Amino acid sequence: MAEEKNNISKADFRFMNDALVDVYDHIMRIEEETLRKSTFRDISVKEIHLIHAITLHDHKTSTEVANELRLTKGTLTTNVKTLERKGYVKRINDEQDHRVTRLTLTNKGKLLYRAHDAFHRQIVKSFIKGMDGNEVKVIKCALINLEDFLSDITQ
Amino acid sequence: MAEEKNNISKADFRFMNDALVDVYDHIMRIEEETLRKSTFRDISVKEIHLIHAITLHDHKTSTEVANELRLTKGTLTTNVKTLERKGYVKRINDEQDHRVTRLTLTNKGKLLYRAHDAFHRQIVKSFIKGMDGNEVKVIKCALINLEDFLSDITQ
DNA sequence: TAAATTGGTTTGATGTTCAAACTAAATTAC
DNA sequence: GTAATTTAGTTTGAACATCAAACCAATTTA
Repeated sequence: MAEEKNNISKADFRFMNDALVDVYDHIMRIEEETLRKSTFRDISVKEIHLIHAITLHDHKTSTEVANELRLTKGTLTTNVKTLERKGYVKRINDEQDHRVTRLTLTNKGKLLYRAHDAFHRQIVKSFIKGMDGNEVKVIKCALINLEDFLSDITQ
Repeated sequence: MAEEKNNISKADFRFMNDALVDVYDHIMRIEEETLRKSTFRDISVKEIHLIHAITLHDHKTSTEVANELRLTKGTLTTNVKTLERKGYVKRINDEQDHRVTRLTLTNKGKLLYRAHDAFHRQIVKSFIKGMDGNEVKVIKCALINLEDFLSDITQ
């Protein structure tokens, strides 16, 4: 009640901090378990994040994807190689520039992408469950605050 | 405006999903960089999470901490060993039960714990920056929603 | 007191990552 | 227009985190 703006009670801090931390761990764990029990049991969470980065339609280059995921090019090469072996990803040789290889998902890869996306949609839906437009706005605002804060640190 | 309860627009989904994902990556990255530039440059993000789990005061057993972090006992043993070598953690032999070792932070470890906690406090503060008590309640509600949803999945 | 359980460590293997050396293609400079 | 430089991606060798399984020692149960 007597909460001051920009000043947060110890209890609120504890709650929000723990929630933010726990939620993330929890999501990762569920992603892992869900994958294990699905048709895609040969895929790890790290691998699905690579599949997500490759996306459905834009044929990004290896370097682009590596930068996005903040992996070295060497690491990306090996990761792509195993996903190619498992049948989720295809390399395409760029016609213009023969040095670059572009990455794309196979049908199996696209299927997995969509399943993963659906799971995330559920998460977001549950996040704002029962809220009206105004309340959703508050959540969005909080996320923008946080993104701004984080960007400021790194500038 | 014409937002229906429990139904989320494609744009809102995109925004929230990306924000949730990006925010987490970003926090990890900043934690890593901050550590690199600090007095604690010999500590990784994973190590700080172990230090956080050991906490300031309760002398948890190795098994307790392992379960909390969902690591095997073997993994915990090796992780604790390096943190002990680096001077952040101490083992204590339990007087009652001579099989158990309890974990505690050295002064250096406590210092790091507090620095890390302060960083998290900043994050939470920025998250609810400029919001009144009511708006904070909305955020808390969203986090509870999410936690419930995730718990339901695993039951 | 013998057998089973529990807490923790050690060991050997696997997976992820990196930095650095490398190859091939494209661009720039002379 | 060739030589030097840069760029895109791969390969290689090492480091680290993790796990499962075997193990040891202390405690509990039968």
